[in-house]
Amino acid sequence: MSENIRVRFAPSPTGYLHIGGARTALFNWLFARHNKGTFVLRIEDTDRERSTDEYIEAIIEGMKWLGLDWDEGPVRQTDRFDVYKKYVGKLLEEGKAYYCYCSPEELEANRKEAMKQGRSLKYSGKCRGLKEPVPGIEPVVRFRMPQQGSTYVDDMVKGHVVFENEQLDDLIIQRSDGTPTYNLTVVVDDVDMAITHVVRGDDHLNNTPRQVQLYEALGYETPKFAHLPMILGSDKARLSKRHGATSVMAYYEMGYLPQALVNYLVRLGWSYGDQEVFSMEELVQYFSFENVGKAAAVFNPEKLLWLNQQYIIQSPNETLAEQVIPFLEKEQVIQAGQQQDMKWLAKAVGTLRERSKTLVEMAQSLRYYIDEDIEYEEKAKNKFLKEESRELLVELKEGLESMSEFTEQEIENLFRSIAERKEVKLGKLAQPARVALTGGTQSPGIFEVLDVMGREKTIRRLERAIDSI
RNA sequence: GGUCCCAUCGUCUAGUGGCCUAGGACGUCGGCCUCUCACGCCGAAAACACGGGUUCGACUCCCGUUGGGAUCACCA
Repeated sequence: MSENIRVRFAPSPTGYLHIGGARTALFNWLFARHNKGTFVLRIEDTDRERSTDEYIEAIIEGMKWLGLDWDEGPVRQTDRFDVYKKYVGKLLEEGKAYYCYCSPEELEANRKEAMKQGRSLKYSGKCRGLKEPVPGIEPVVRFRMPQQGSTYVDDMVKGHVVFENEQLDDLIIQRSDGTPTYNLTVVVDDVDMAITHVVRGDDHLNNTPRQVQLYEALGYETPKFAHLPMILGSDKARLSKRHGATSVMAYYEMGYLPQALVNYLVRLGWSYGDQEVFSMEELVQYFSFENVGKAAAVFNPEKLLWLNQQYIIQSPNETLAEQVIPFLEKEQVIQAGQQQDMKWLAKAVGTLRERSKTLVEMAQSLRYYIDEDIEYEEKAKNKFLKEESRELLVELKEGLESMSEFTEQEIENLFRSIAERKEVKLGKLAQPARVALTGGTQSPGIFEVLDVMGREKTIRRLERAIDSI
């Protein structure tokens, strides 16, 4: 690969960081890191009506959470209006751009008419040859698009794409209020920032020939392009809110690990043989546009959930304990800011790791270890906390009281010896105990549960269960 | 409608002319393990959109059809 690769992620702050944008950012980041290049964050906020500082913050927050760090920026386009002005002036001077006095209403009417007649919706070129300004109207500036020949786009994922120039219309590069538009700013900035590879969604593919013409008019070499296929919802329409959560941070709130989301996103469109689970290091090492597919991909929440569980299973207990705390606070299992016994929490988390698909689930399960009082599930209570289990629970309680060492192994020995003595299967004792301790019929292994819960709390709960029978 | 892109199991994908009796993963179904639930393990069903070429030979190359998507703003 060539030296000094420079890429950018250029979101428009008109919304939070969503799944599609995150994947674009991720592919840029991976390409930069793989090639030891530079990753620039640029905020495309020329639409002052819809851009907000809150969204800029939200995008940054999302990228940080995913672990996508950038080397330069964030650069805001609104800080660079004088630069764009200069380039527009240059194009105007060289006759490569011209003033257009057509009103938005007029243009809209033309488009409607063209649509009705089934023609292309291209601008008529009415003001192309105008020599004198039209008084009383603040004009826009249009780029004089070549009308002969073809424009070639050599794309790293789509291959060679050809556009006939006669299909391209004279796009507006400066609004009547003097602000520049996207197609101009994107080219100027990519030139100014020495971007070598433009990696973005393939919804931009149709804009690319126009931008290529702009590069040429400005006298610059075009960068390489990589247009990534879209992410679709289950109905194959472009992914949107009605398909469920699309905000990256919504996945944080639902208890997903950032690495799991990254891993899932990268596999939408990219593959490395049959491998499904990747570390960040592997991703950086293996990433290449050669393995990026051309077809749009459907977002599949079930597979993401599975991956999240895989990452939870692989995570060290101590890390998970740290990560689950905000969720314990949110579920009001613990109080915010309260000091925690992290060693104990890590142990508790260890018993839940293999049965939690998200941190939210984990926090909810942790409740029965932490709360002083538990609620019995109605069905569980009726089935297991009844007369025939009473004596077993009493025996268990007494056994625990007289146990010298309260260890998982000793607990197991006690359970088994009671079951044997009473000539019942282990489950006859374990299930009532489980309900007594956790309130439900599903939990980690009963010996671990006792071990984590500790002798005092265990005995208190057994007493309460016995009394309730 | 014009232009552009795309097309392998329900979904994500492997496959770059013979290795394909089309592989893996999620999900689904069945089984094993077992104190419950999970995890794990074993197994099953499940796809090359269609039609023409090219070739000794096409999932792979070409053309067309069909289907899907994107785009056509003084948004980005």
